[in-house]
Amino acid sequence: MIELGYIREHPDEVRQALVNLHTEAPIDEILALDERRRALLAEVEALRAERNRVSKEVPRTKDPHQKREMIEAMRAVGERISELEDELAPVQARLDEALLEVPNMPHPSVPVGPDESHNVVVRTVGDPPTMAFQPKPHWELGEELGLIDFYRGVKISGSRFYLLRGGAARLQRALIAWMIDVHVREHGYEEVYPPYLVRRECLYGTAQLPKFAENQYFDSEDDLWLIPTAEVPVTNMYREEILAEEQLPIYHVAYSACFRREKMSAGRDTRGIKRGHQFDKVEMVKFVHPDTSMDELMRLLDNAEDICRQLELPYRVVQMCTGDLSFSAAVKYDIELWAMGCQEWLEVSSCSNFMDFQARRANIRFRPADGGKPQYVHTLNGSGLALPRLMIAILENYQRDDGTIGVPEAIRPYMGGQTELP
RNA sequence: GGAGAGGUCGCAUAGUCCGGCCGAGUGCGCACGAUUGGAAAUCGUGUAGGCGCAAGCCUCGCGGGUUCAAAUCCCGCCCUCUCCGCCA
Repeated sequence: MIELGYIREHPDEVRQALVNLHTEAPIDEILALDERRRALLAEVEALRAERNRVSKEVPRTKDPHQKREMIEAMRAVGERISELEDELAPVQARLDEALLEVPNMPHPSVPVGPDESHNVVVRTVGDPPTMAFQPKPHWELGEELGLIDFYRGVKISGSRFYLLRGGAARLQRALIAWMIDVHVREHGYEEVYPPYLVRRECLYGTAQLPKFAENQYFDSEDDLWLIPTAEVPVTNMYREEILAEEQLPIYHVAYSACFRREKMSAGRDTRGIKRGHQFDKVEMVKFVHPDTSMDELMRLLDNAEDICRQLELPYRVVQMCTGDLSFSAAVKYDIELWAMGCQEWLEVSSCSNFMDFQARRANIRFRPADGGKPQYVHTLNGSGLALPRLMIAILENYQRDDGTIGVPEAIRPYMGGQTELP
C-alpha cells in the first residue's frame, strides 16, 4: 500500500505512475473520501474531547442539579457523536478498501513502456547446447520415457494437473533439496517450512487480495486460503511485528507447493507442465533496511542466477518495464531459461523489490538502533527457482540422441550418483 | 469435537467481582544521569503504537452493545493453555 499522505500531496505523480503502469486505481475517489473523512474526524474528535472533559468532571461535581445538567448535555453530545460516527464509518471503510487497490509506485530506475515488448534484456548467460538431432519438447520426452503422466493427472484432478513419475519425480525432489542447500550454505539464508494454508489477512499483506481473489483457491468454511507462493506465509511471518534493527537483514528460503487457479491465464500454455494449478517452488524472501534494498535486490537476483549457472543452463535476465510490472513490485527482474525443445524462454524466477509496499500492508517495522520511531522494513522476494519450468529446461536441454536425458553434474550427489533419466 | 482457564504498555504481572482518582501500578529488561580509579550494588529520570502543525483523538485479543463515563458490565468472534475424545 502506498501512503495516503503521499497520494494527497502528490496526486499528479501518482496519476502519472498509473499511466506508466497501464493500470487504473481510484485516486479521485480516495482524495474525495480523504477530504470527507478529515472533515468528519475533526468534528467528531472535538466532540469526543468535550465529552471526555465533562465526563471527568461529573464525579467531582457535588451539586446534583449541575450534575444532572452535565449528564443531559453529554447525552446529547453522545448522540451527535454516534451520528457522525455512522457517517464516518462507511467513508473510512471504503477509503481503506480503495487504498488496497492502488498498486506500488515504480522505482525511478524502471524503464517506461506499455507492455513486455519494452522489457529490457539485461544480460544473457551461457549458450544453448548444440544438438545434432531435432530436440523434442518435454511433453513428448515425458510421455515417451514414462516420466510425466498427463492422462492420469487429468483423470485424478482435471486439466492442468499431471504426475511426475520415477526419475522425474526423483529429479524434482533432488533439485528442491539441492537448491535449498545452495541458498543456505552459499548465500546465507535460513530455511523455513511454512504453512500452505493461510488466513485471509496474509493475502492482503502480500497483496494477492483484494485484486486477485479469482486466482486463489480457498476453503470457505474455515476461511483458509491455499498459498499461491511461499512468499505469502514467509513474508507474513513478521506481520504486526517491530523488529530490532540489528535483526536486519533477514533472509529466508522456503520450499512449498503453490496453488493457482489460473483464471486470468485460462487457455494459455495448456500443453506440457509449464502452467499448472499446483507446482513446487523454492522461494527466497528478504526483510531489509530501507537504505539497502536495491543492493539486496541485486544480490537476490544473483542468488537465483547462481542456480542456473551451477546447473549449466543458458538463461537471460530481463528487467520489467512499467507496463509489465506486477501490482506490488517497485522493481522486478525475471530470469528466463532457454528450452531447446519448445524453443522458448521460460520464466523460472521473478525477483522483486517491494520497498515498503508490503511492509505497510502487513505492518512489518523495525526500531532504529538509535531508538527512534519504528520504520517500515523493505521486503523482497525471488524464486530460487520454480520447479516445473526448471524441469522443462533440464529435460529438453539435457536430452541426448540415444533418447536418454542427462542429470546435471551438480544434482548427481542428490540423486545417489544417478547420471541419466529414466 | 467436549470441559475448564486465560489473552493488559519488550518480558512477567497488578487492576476486572464493587465502572470514574487507570492509557494503565509494580518487578525485570533497556537508555541516560549520579555515585566509583573502573565496575558491581545503589539512587534518580525515562522507556507501547497510530492519526494530527497543534490542542487533542484512538488503541488493555478483535468486533458490537449498555452508560455522561468501560481494561472493568453485556453479546458475538478469534487465539493460547490444561484435561478428555479422535487422529497422520
